[in-house]
Amino acid sequence: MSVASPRRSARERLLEAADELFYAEGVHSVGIDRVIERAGVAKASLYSTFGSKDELVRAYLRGRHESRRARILAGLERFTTPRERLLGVFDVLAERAAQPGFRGCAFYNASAERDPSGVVREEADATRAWTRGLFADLCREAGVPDPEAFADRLVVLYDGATVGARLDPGPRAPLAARGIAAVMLDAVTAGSAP
Amino acid sequence: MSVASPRRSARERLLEAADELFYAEGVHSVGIDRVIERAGVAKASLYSTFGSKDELVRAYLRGRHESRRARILAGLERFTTPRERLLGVFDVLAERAAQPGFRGCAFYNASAERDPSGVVREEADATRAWTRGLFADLCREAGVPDPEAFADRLVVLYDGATVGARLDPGPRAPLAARGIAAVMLDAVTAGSAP
DNA sequence: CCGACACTAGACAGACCTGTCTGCTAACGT
DNA sequence: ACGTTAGCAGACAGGTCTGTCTAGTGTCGG
Repeated sequence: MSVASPRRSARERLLEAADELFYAEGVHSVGIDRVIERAGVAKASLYSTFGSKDELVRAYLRGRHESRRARILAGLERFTTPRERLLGVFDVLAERAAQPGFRGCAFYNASAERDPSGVVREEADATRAWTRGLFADLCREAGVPDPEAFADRLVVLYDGATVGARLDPGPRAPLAARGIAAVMLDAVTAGSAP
Repeated sequence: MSVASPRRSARERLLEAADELFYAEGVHSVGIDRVIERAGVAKASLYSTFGSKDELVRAYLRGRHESRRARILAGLERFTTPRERLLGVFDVLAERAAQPGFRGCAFYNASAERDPSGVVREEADATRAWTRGLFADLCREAGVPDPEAFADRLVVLYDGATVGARLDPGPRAPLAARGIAAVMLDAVTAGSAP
């Protein structure tokens, strides 16, 4: 009946505002005041919901991890062979890097500046462990010998692709990484299944 | 005659202090006051020498570029064959990543946060162009076909190695990158000089 | 009707930020 | 002897930061 349709909770609006601002301008550069202004929320609500800016940052990073996870898993569904699925991780990254507003890895960006509480470090470790595990699983599916070691190399490629797309915008670095991964994959599976 | 030996200039001490603090804690997190305190310099001297914090940041990044350049070129002198020299860039990075206090790429770290003046972007672009040019030269020496394209791939590996060593400390990522580069190099030079 | 709850608006404290300004000291070249 | 240059010490202005606190509003279950 009132003008506004049933408004989302303060928590949701805060998370959305934090996601946009923190990713675009950096966790450190964006103050609480700008987050609550964009969210249309009172400062007291932020502190009663999250307790501190650190915990808001943690929630922001967890949301980034979750949406990244969902995007990658959904993006891989279109591929069928194990080889395509493995290389598809780089295809998904290339698509994302081609979109406007891409600013690289939220976790690395956040951990580039001081992190006294260790919140950023914790969340960055968690998301990196997930990425590495994903690559290791895909390696196993693809029949790569020593999948853990190969996953380490793929993580290097993935990191390089992300940084490259951040500093030289566009999908070139992810596509270069995809090409390297393909050569590596051929080299390592050539003898095992000719 | 006085207690102090002929002291280095305010500029030198400021640059040294800025280098240590900015690299360890981030350009944004470290305030002017801490820089001048560590340098033992008056605030007015900083502003008469550099004009603004932005220009101090620029000088810091240029110093980083110069010392990195010198370190790499000196480190490559021990290698003789073109192949070893190309892969040696990753050896030098691995050595550096193994040292305590390594915190990744000063340029990427600085550009992760807001950069309204564009100073960081300018210096980051310059140093990345140098790196890419170095790789291209080494590719030409090694007789790699299409050295520019191969240099692009090596930059991806180099970026990935740097990020990996930052977030998972130690020389593992640079050594993995070296391994990948070796495989790529073999794949691309196999047909040209068997 | 009433009490619990979620929320808003905004003042405030105390710290820290960049940048400017005033005054002072000392070495050095001419 | 004197002006220039380099530098030191520190107050100050005006802004932003996180986090706390007071006070009021509206809604909903019982």
